[in-house]
Amino acid sequence: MARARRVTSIDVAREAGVSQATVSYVLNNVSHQKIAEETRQRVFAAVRKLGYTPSAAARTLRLGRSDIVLLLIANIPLGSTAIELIEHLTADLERHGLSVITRIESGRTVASLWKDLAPAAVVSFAPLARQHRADMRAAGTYVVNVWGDSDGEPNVMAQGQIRVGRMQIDHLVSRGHARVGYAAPADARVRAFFEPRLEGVRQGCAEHGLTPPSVREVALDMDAATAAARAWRDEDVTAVCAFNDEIAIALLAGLRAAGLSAPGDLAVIGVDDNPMARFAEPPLTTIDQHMGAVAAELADTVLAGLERPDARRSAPPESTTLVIRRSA
Amino acid sequence: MARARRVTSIDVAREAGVSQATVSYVLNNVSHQKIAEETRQRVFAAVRKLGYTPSAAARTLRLGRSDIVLLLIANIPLGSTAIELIEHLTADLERHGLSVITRIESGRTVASLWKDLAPAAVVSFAPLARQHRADMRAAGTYVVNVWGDSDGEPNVMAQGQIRVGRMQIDHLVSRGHARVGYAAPADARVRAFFEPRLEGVRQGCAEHGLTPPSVREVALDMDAATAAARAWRDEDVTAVCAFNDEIAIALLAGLRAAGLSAPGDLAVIGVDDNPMARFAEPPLTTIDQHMGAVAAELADTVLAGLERPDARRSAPPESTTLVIRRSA
DNA sequence: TTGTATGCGTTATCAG
DNA sequence: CTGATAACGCATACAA
Repeated sequence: MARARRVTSIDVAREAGVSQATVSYVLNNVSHQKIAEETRQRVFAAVRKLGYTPSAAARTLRLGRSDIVLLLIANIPLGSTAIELIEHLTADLERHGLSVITRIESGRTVASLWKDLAPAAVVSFAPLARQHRADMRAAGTYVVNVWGDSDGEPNVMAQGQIRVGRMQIDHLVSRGHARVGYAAPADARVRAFFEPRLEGVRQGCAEHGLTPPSVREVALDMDAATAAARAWRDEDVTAVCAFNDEIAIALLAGLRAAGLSAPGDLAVIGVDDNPMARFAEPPLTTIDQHMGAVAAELADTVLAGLERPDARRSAPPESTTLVIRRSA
Repeated sequence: MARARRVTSIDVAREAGVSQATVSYVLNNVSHQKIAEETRQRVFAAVRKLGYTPSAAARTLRLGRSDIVLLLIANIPLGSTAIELIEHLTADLERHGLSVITRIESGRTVASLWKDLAPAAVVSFAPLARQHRADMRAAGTYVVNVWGDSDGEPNVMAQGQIRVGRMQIDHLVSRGHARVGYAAPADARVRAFFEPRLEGVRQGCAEHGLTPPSVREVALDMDAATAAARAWRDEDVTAVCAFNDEIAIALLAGLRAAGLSAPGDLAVIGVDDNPMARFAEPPLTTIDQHMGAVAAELADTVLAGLERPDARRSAPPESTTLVIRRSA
């Protein structure tokens, strides 16, 4: 039993009683070709009737470019926040005929994957060698960098992350704190988010007339967390902005181990509203980012970069909320 | 300045002084064509010199099938464990010329993505409609189901997860517990792991002559966790196997809220060795799964399914460890 | 406004 | 081993 032959545009043409070229014109509504409305409808009807789906491989071969958006993600845990972002981004771009595909990266093999897929765009939440970026761009791929900005390349998400840091410090100041610390991640792979968040805290300190935050790296182990808690305490820091909820939770555990408590001895505020945040001792105050809005902004960047006419140009909606629990 | 033309197999043939067909034979080492070793080397040299990469689009168009393995993932948070699994699987299959690509799914658009990519195999950690599976298989895609098994389709990872449940109960029994509970996830999306783990606990109970576990769903909120803790306590359960560390941590918080403590009033054991586990109060005893081994097994399944000659057939190494802390 | 013809880069077949 | 040639399915310049 022969495997069912694929439905091609030729089949559609035959069914609609037009030429294959016409089918192509209609389906890609080519601007410099006027097609009679009645013909268009016949083509669409035939497409539906036969269940025609264009062959991506053939399109790619012909155009030298696929309709894929390659999402590169560093090999870090993806919390519900990150998953939500990816999900929204996927849905948003899908709506514009782009297929989002994700690659969890260690780093080396991206180049070959890129060549294989010939994606329309690459959105990178992972370090991407300058040379690779250059190659991709030279070949016409639109590259969006959401990693760091040390390499002379702006991080498109930096603004939002700066706002997150601002919200943390603003809340602490509103609670009367004047000397704050910043709990930085030990994992360099999250630099892309760490740097702008810290920058936001710094800006906030400057604006409120406070001395800059005392930055300490807090590794995810009990000893490190305890030591950090004591050190901040010793320099009269009364509140700490943590890079994220995991570090905040570690710090709370460190406080307990040091015989201190939050928010009395040291107030702690996180970022993400991790599902575990409410179970911390005490329950963790944190910043929640609404990924729908963040994703919409990112999707827009991509569409604009691909020069799609349908990129929105509206101001992004507010995308972060303060979740007050007990730790700050 | 014209965009650099692509290097094709014809270029390689010219460079190596052979015919294009020969290049194809060499590169795909076709069995029914004997090629002189010296010729082969010339071809490889030319490939390297010109930096030739076959066009995946053309290959796919011709063969009707790409070298891509599509990894479907449900839209649940991916902890470090899951990320590690994906990373290892990617690396393992890459070594065999297969490109792993991930799609975070809400569910509907898989079909079109599948048609677009024409993947060699689909590995699904997400629900996949029976009809879709059938379509894919009919078209020659090898489908691996790692989701549930309610649909008459075995879950290839079930055995390993059963072992995980066994380890939980074995540890509790070794600590003298005789009446145990099971903390089930409220999120149905993790059924694929939940069911076999619970099954493992049940088997263990049967084998040790205990009554089956008292199963309760524990949602990730304080009230639910507190209520569950009290309920188990009331039925003289002395220890609980939690589906994963998140639920275990929630339960520990619930115990505290109910004025109880672990392991005295109720011992708790989780699964995953989540980074937060050591910061729980008390630090959480849990089962750590070594994803390198799990991934290797999965990669093997895929290779065997694709009838690659290079699929290993060795027994998988031990892939789980008990991490004893204080909660059980 | 529609149809014809060509090429994108492979793989595969077949006669030498 | 080579050389020639036919698909694979689509988009597009050009002819009608």
